[in-house]
Amino acid sequence: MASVQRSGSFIEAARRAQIVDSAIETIAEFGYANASLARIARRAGISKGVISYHFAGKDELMRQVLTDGLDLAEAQMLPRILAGTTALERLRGHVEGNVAFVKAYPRHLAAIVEILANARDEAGKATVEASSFTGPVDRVADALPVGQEVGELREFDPLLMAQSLRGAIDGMVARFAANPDLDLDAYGRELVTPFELATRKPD
Amino acid sequence: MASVQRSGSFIEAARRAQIVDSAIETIAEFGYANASLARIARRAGISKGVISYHFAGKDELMRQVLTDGLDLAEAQMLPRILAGTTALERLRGHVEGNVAFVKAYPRHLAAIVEILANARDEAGKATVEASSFTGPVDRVADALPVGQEVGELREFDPLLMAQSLRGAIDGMVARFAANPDLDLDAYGRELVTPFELATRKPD
DNA sequence: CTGCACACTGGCCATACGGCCAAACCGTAG
DNA sequence: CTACGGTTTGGCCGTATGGCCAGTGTGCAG
Repeated sequence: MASVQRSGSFIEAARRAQIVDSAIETIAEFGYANASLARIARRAGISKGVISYHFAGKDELMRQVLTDGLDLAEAQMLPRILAGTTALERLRGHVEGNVAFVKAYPRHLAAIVEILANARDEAGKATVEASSFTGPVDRVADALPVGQEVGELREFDPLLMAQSLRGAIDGMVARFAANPDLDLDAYGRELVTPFELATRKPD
Repeated sequence: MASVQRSGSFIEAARRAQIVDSAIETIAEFGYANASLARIARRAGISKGVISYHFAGKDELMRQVLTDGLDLAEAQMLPRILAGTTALERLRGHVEGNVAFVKAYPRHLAAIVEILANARDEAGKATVEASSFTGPVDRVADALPVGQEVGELREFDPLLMAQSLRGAIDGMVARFAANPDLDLDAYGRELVTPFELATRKPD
């Protein structure tokens, strides 16, 4: 173990990252169905076999793209959510975190959406709840009851409310993917308002 | 022109309908990517060539599936929207119409979502706003300003509000596609409330 | 220098796809 | 009965995909 070719580390990690990046770009631009290994390899300027060498198969590559993207989204969202002290502030942080992620990593987002929409098991049935990550939903769903107990929020079904919010956010996300000129900040503001009005306890 | 084989009508229409139905079932069950002409034909109990005979190609078949599904959705939604007289009633009718369609034709819906999500031009870019039909969005967006002028609704951006509502509905739809046990009526009720609270003018 | 393990290339393979067609089928018209 | 047009079959074609492998390069260890 000396300087350059050190297997389990430098080259391996760098190549994998490069391939994942190329996959993200390719999926975002041409869609999941048109993102073949050949196209991904060509964009990366490498041979097709390199992908087979560093990844067990296309499945593992896609799984890596997905987890990388979700980690990135989590990193954008969590701080903004936890920054809030009240339930309403956290709800707003949740939306703003999504907006921030979409603005910062639009192609990562597009790749995530594409993969989730096309993720299926051998039989053919969808494996993941399309375009919604259960993590964020649960986090909002957990925050809402607290606000209700404190008396900050009115009574409603927290899970359904959280799913509705995620649905509205996913809608924004899908719309942005199809129309990059969308004013995300305005959209996010317009999106938060109804849920604030809907969840807060009227004075 | 006598009894049985009358070309431009009976067999032609019946076969096309049968093939479209088989395509809907196949897409709903296995996803767009796995819905090959061979699989669609096999499910319909016919030869692959029959599809080529009655449709110009896979594109035309998919377009037919899409328009059929959207027409069906329109038929479920329009009456419920127009039944309302106030903007809030129409907003509620819009959601209830969606719920009714999802409950009545879940597989049609799944096929619509799959096709829209995978619809791309030759270059590879998405052609339709993913999982949202501009028609319904426009209809809500048109109804909202009226309610604002009458003084029924408070001031907000009608288009963004309409898109947020559609996003929330699409979220419900996507969630139902992945989890058929979802209580759609409860979800719809929970979904309408925030937008009612958010749009109505506080007394 | 030699051996070796890692990294990579280029191409081959089996498979599946959409499109297409020659031939067969079949009810009706003449 | 024969001719005919609409309909269907089964199979063939070119293409693209994911996976795979024999061979090659390269830098370090011994």
